[in-house]
Amino acid sequence: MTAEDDPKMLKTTATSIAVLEYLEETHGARVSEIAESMGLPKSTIHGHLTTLKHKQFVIQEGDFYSLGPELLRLGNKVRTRDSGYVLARKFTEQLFEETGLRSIFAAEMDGKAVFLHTASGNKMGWAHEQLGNRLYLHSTAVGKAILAELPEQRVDQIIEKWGLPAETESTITTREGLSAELEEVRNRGYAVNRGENFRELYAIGDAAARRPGDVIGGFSVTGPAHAIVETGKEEELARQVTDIVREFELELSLV
Amino acid sequence: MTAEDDPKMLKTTATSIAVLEYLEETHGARVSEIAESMGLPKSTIHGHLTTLKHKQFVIQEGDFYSLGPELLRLGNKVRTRDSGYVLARKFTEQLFEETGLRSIFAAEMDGKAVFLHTASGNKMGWAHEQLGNRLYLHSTAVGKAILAELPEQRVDQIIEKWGLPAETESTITTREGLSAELEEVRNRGYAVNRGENFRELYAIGDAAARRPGDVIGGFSVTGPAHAIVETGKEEELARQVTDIVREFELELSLV
DNA sequence: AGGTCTCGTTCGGCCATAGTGAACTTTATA
DNA sequence: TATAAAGTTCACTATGGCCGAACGAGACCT
Repeated sequence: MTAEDDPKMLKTTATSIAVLEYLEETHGARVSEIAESMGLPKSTIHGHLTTLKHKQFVIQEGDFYSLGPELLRLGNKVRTRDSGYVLARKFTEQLFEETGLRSIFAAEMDGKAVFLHTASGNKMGWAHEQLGNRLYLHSTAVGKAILAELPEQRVDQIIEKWGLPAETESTITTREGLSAELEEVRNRGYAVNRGENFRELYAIGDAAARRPGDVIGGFSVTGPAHAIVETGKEEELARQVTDIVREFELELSLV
Repeated sequence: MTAEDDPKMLKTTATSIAVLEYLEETHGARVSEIAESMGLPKSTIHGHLTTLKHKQFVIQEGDFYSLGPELLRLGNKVRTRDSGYVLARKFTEQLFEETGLRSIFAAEMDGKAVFLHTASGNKMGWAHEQLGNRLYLHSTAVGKAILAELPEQRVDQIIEKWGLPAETESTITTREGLSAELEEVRNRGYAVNRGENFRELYAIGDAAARRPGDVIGGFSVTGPAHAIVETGKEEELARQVTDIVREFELELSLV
């Protein structure tokens, strides 16, 4: 989408990936369409698709191409790398069953929160669609919970890398504001996101560590503002979230 | 692994993918190790990693590289492409809860069965690890169930592409044998795998269609031989599987 | 501290090869 | 059957990926 002309990038690989990303956006496409959209000759695109098809990164049905199963296989390894990630699945579902709110488990990767598990009532759609998406740490409940357990130095690195961009008018955008918030999270024992990411969407999150200081990710529940801040609701939800984290950490220590 | 020197393949992209596949096998690695294993200079590998890192196909922690979240995001789109795939998740879990046996939902892609959902009692591991894996259609319960609903012509194409390799001594390896088996599947209403894929592993599967003739995938339950063939057990399990498929198809028609 | 080893990263030249446009084939449409 | 539109193949050329060597950063040892 945005023009990428960083130095030191392998153009061929970058183009192949751009093709994959195009197929993702469009839910599959044909050669000519891709070629036109990307401003490249059909023959070039054809070459990329042939290569990607060989590796099952794309599959071909007639003359229609879409993302292939090898991407699913590799992508899934990301969720399997840490045994804790795998274990987190059932706790995410349990959290949803108890609260009735959209529940997620996210891990910190490269300074962002990556959704590894989601559970929600919606039969269709969005829960699955978020997997692999990256959100900022400073504007989400899980993110702030994770940051609160990271050494200051690490927090600085992350801020230097990603900044503190405002996503709504409630987003924390200053280092001092964030420090104060993280201190509050530590005192309170859990993190709250009050529409800092999406307007009117509130969330409660807590981080989980393999052993003290070794954070592997965090859980959170998300809902419309009124569902979270209703009298007494926040404390009850917070207890449910932190209880799940405790149970998770206990079982994790036994693995 | 096996030497790939097909023509018409973009070497750069192929190498980048080989790096990804190496990182998958080793659960992450460092530059020198990859370079040595692949017989390429460090600088070359470095270039590939830099590019892949940029696109978040890999992430870097210190000087350790592993698969990145963008792979998870793209891979997940494979499970989201068809609304039926998404819907299948909860039925897969329901099937497991009812039978207590490992349950899967697989879709046919490019002549193979791709695991899109799995549910099993094991807290750890394997259920997740199979996602995205491809199995032959002729040696699995879901696969045979799917083949049984495909036009003969299509079956021929698939056999021509992948053959009928023997995976155990029970695998069906002839076109005539397969035709007879598929006919039996159609009469019986479900497919059975009697150690044709892994010795001593039996499975019962049934295919699901969006509308008659338009197969989108299939469900199956798998277990050790004795758990499936025990007196009367096969019929009971088969009923549970086919009931799930009916419910799934009903709900699918409403989407 | 100083020295050595290892590993990651940068750099410039060379030539393999990705990109290109045109020609060719196939499939769909009228 | 003719026409068009799409996919695929092909050979040429200049680009840019590959390589080896040099550089820099840590870790370890004495």
